[in-house]
Formats: sequence, C-alpha cells, structure tokens
Amino acid sequence: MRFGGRNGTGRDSYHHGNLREALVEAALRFIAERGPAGFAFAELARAVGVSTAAPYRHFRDRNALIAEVARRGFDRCAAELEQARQKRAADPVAIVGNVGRAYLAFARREPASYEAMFSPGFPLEDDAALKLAHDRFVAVLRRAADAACSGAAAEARPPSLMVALHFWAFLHGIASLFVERADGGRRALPMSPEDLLEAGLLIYLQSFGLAPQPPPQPPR
Amino acid sequence: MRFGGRNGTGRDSYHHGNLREALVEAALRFIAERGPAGFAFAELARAVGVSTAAPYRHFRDRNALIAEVARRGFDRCAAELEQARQKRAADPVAIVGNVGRAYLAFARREPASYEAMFSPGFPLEDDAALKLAHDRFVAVLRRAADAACSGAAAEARPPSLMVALHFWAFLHGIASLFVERADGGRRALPMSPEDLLEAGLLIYLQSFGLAPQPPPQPPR
DNA sequence: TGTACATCAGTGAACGCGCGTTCACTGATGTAC
DNA sequence: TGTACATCAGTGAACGCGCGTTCACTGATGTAC
Repeated sequence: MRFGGRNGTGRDSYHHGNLREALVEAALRFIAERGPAGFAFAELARAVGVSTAAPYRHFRDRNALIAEVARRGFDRCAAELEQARQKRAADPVAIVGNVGRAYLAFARREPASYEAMFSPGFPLEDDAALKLAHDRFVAVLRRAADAACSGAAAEARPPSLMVALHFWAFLHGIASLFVERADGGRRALPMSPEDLLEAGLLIYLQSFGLAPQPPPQPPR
Repeated sequence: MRFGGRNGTGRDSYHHGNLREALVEAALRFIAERGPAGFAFAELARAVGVSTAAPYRHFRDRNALIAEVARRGFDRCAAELEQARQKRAADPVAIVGNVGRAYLAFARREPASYEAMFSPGFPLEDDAALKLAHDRFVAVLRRAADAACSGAAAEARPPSLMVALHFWAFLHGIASLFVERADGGRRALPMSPEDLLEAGLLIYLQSFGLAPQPPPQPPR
C-alpha cells in the first residue's frame, strides 16, 4: 500500500508536497483495516513513500496524528449533521430522522474516522482543538433535539439537553453495534440500522405527542 | 505490577499453579489501564512473574487471551442481567429498569471486560465459545424485552426483538459514551447515566401504554 | 529579471529496545502397580 | 506404603525483526533586493 504526493502515485521531487494530508489519509486506511492501535508510525511513513523521520516534521507523535484524524472526523460529521438538520425545517420528527440517518451514514462511510472519534483511550482534554471540534459536534445534536422538543406540547415538553443525550446514545449504540464494519464485524439484524433507528425514534417521540407529518401533497 | 500464584504475591514452587487465571486477571488490569491493544503478551508474563514462553502453554496467542477475557465477560454480565431480570416479576417497566441498571453497573465495575467484549477488531466468528457466550448474553436482553412487550396493550404491542435491539443500543450508547472510565474519559453530564437511562426508558415505554407501578404499600 | 540567502521539508544512518516465538531442557505432579 | 514412570507446566537462552526517535545533512522553495 502506497500513497503518493501531488501526482497520485509517486513523488515528483525531493519534497513530498502534501505529506501531512497523505499521512492522515493513510492513517484512515490503516485504522479501517486494523483499528486505531493496529499500525506503527513508521509503517505509515513507508506506506506514503517517505523516510521514517519525515512524519515528525508534521506530527509530534503517533497520538497527535490520531487526534488530528478524530478532529477532522468531528468537523466533517458535524457539518453533515448540520446540513441534514437544515434540510427541512417544518416537521420536527422528520428533522430528527434526517439527522439520525446522516449520523449512521457517516459511521458507515467513514468507519475509521468514527473509530478514531470514539475509541476510548484518546482523552479529549489533551488536545484543545479536538475538544473544540467535539463540542461543536455535540452542539449540532443539541440543536436537533431542540427542534424535536419545540414541537412537543408545552405540558409534555422534556428538557432538550436530556433528549439530545438520549438521541446521541441511541445513535452511537446503533452505529457501533449494528452498522456494518469493513472487517465484517456486524451483528445479524432482522432490519437495517436505519429502520431500527427510525422505529425507535418514532416510539420515543410519540410520548411527546409528536407524530410524523404526512408529506405535503403536490399541487395538482 | 506483579500477580502471584496460589499464595497471592509470589511463587511457591517451580509450577505457578494458577497461571491461566493469573494471566486473565493481569490482562484485565492492563486493558483497564491502556485498552485491549495497549500491552504486549510478554509484558503479561512478566507482570505475572513467569518466563515469556510460559503463556504459550495456555493460550495460542495474544488474541486467544483477549477472546477468553471477552467470553468470561459475556458470561458474567449475562448472569448478572438474568439475576436482575428475575428480581421482581410483577412490573414490566421495573424489570427493564433493573436489567438496564445491572448493565450499566457491569460496564462501570468491569470496564476492561466491557471493552474486550465490544471493541471492534475481535470478530466473534473466529471463536465458537465466544460466539456462544455472546448469543446467550443477547438472549437475556431479549427476555427482558419480552417482559416489557407482554405488558403492553395488545393493539400497541411491538415486535419484542426490535425492542430488545433498541434496548441494547440505548444501553450500549450510554455505557460507552457516559459511564466513567478508569482513564477519566467520561463526558460531562448533567445527570447520572442511570438517571439518563431511566428517563429514556420511561419515555420509550410510555408509547406502549406502560407506566411504572407505584411500589406496593407496606401493610400497616 | 537575476541573485543571495533564509527557511522549510525532506534524507538516511544509527541507536538501543522489547517483542513474538522457538527450542531443548527440567522440576513437579500424579498415578499404576 | 513405596517406587517407576508418563505427563504436565514451567525455564532460559536464542533468533530475527521492526519500532520510535535522534542527528547532522541536503535539496527545494520563496522572497528581498
């Protein structure tokens, strides 16, 4: 496995030109294949076609690289969730569903990022930028929960922070237990993770007097 | 860190007497400290006070050891959940709550086991005994969900397998995101994981027409 | 437009280290008689 | 109860290997003038 610089496969000069990016990409591949602890820093350098000393120009050590991978993961995932949240502002149930599906889609499409983001043993406190990205990510989930809560009848309206945490825990549980992984470690399921999610959300939101709106009829 | 044989601290003879157990215990400690990938097989031998060749008498390799740790984790956790399930047969909501609390208690008390059980990259298929223990564990969750469903009004009764999967995903999400870990990697929470769980279960089960029974009054 | 030079991003060789695994071996245990 | 012996669970030395990290270095880049 070899990841090139500017021109894709090889090197065009003494300088790599894109080493930082190339290292992050290679790390994503290795994580997807073997998990966040399953490769050596030197291995990464080799995969990218560079001496083992070169990565030290860009990352203090292996952990700093993984933290960068996780940080980018939070950023990208937050952006996608936010986009899903803004897609349709009318129906609270649909908003939560859209955000939830976007969450599962991210976990499925970028299992390596997802693992780096949530694998224990990489504490957020060590890296301020990582912590910030994490908090922004959580804020998006919080906004989605706000939308759901604001649609609830006033007397049945639960604290939206709690709803956000329920939402997140449920999403994370489904993503880590049931979304198919590259190494085939998915559990047998009688339904897709997305359907499982949607059914669970409906049951939960029903208690707040929320039900999905029928889609608007096209004018005839 | 050194784990002894029969008499606790040291060795009493040429033979260790309890090496298999001692290795499993040491692995639990290391996993709790550094995660399932954070230690070497040889390190384990040293911690237990034995030559680096000795563990090979008991485990084919490092992965076989971790699989054994995970298997025992599933067994113990399943036993505790089952006990919680049978504690009080009357109220479906209370049954699910008891099992849920037992789940979180296990994750809190044995974070190393929990991590070994659920860390990706150790596929169940490679080890029949592990797969069996896993399936028995899932069956307990299934029975808890059955109890909840059987209490629901017939016309609102959901498929109990789906409820079991919702239950599990929610529990796993709370356990992995919010239960305090040895390395301090817990996220800030406005309430305890147990309260978060209980509130979520109540909201969810309310949709089935289920509500907690008031505790029976003591006879006066 | 050309040149000098500071800065940057690489090299490659070297180091000490601990790992996983194997091997022939040996001390301890338990059992058949 | 005693002895011979098979089996078991350890030892310790050895191997080749790749890792993380450092170092003085050098090729390329970009900018001031």
